[in-house]
Amino acid sequence: MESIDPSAVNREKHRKNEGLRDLPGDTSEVVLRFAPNPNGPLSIGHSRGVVINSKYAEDYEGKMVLRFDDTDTKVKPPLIEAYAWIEEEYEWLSGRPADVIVKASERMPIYLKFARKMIEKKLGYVCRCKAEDFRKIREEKTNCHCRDRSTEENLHDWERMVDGKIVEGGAVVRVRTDMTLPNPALRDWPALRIQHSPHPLVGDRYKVWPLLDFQSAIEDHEQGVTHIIRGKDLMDSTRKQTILYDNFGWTYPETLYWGRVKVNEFGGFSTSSIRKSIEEGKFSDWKDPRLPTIKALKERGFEAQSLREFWSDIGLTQKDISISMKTIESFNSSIIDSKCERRTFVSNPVELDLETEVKIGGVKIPRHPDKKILGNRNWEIGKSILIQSSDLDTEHLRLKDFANIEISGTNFSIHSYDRIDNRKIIHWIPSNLSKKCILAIPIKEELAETTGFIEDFELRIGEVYQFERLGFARVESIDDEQVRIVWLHN
RNA sequence: GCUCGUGUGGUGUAGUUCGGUCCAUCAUGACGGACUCUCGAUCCGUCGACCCGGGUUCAAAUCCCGGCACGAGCACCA
Repeated sequence: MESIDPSAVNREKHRKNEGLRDLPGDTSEVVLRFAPNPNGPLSIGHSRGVVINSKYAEDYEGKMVLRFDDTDTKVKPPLIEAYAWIEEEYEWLSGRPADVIVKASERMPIYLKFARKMIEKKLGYVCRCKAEDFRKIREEKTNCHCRDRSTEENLHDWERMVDGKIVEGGAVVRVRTDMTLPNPALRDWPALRIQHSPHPLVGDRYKVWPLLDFQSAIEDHEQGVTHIIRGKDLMDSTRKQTILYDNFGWTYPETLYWGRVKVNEFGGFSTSSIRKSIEEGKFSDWKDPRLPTIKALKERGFEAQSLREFWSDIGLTQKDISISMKTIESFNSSIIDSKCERRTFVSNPVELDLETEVKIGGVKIPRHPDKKILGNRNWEIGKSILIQSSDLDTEHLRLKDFANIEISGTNFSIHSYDRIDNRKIIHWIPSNLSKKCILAIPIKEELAETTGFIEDFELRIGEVYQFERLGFARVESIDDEQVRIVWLHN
């Protein structure tokens, strides 16, 4: 300790801080949560929430709650399969399952109990105003007449709401705040509303459902959540919920925010809009490589680790950001490069015949150029080969890992095996080792297809290969006729 | 309109709490080079930023005031 280099201390400020910044407040027993709406599987945007929260939980040896916010049966109704999908995707992204998994729809008795308590204590009231009428009242900072009714009248209406005797839109429970509050969002905000449509998990048992701000607030308290990390669009939620916590005498968790994220390559996708597009047949399913879903990224060959590194690198800032898949791809490349065997794909092929009668044996080409994967691909060369027509701009070429050749017309002859000059090196495949192949490239909402031939050497479905001079792609299917591969990235 | 938040290279990000050590960090990108029998990997180099205007100070990305820009909330969605 005595020999600290002063210049190193001075330079401390210059170095970029690694990892996430410290969590505020008491961090002795951290409980965090990730709370998606199960109206579809997770998308790339959700992965930030999973990664950041689970990383904090790991750093502080805390707990993670995976909570399904499924209290809307109408506008964004739950998708029954999504619960299991999200559990899997959560585990894939964070590398471990959540410590606690809770579905809001299973916890309805708790929410309804607190709602009743709130009315009994005059902390909330049943409001029979129409939504548009209340909007005006909120703007004018006046009180609606529902506000002053007796507790008995309120409880009576509450029972009728719960029993399904009031139609949807006929009443709402509000948290009593102060109608003169400067922030209009906080003025007597709605906590529960009536929805008569059945819930896929609990059926039509409940007629009154809590809204996010109420449900989330109660559940965070029930679970002992210490830190909430949410989008900054939910800043007013924090303020609303703090009022509720004060009313109940609870202490609100520490709250951190992130800004909006836009992924350049994907337009304005929302879970609901994707769901609609799939139903319309615009996409095959949630795994369609053109979609920004975790399922699609996984299917295409992205590693969870690349998302973890990417989001950790971005960290937690309130800035609205535009990110590019290129950055995620570069993280992914560096992770998978050493794990992927090389193969050859020749697009727009031209077949060349060997002129001379030379007897050629097999050629051994490494599975990985840096020997990260040992072994060779053994090629038996027949009398013809395939090269890319775009490489045919000169007669003097070198077939990579094999020989210098001279081309005339559709014939070629071997000039030398050793590399004796600097002629262009191209990739190629012997015709007898080639198989028809379709390369599908997701570009925005299109799926461009290139036809060519693939090196038919120990190909495995689901495996990602690096195609020489091209980039990474994953084998989607293989049959007697052809192979289909899906483009990943450079 | 009201309320809240954010402004550092093309894109992200560090530094802003407690002004100097910042002619501003790192990654990604673009460009160039070396090496390699891939347009991959590796290595080297170059490019490029503190929203604007005042103020305080010996000294401001950092503090103060005033603008401007962008985003979000004000849903019986989450």
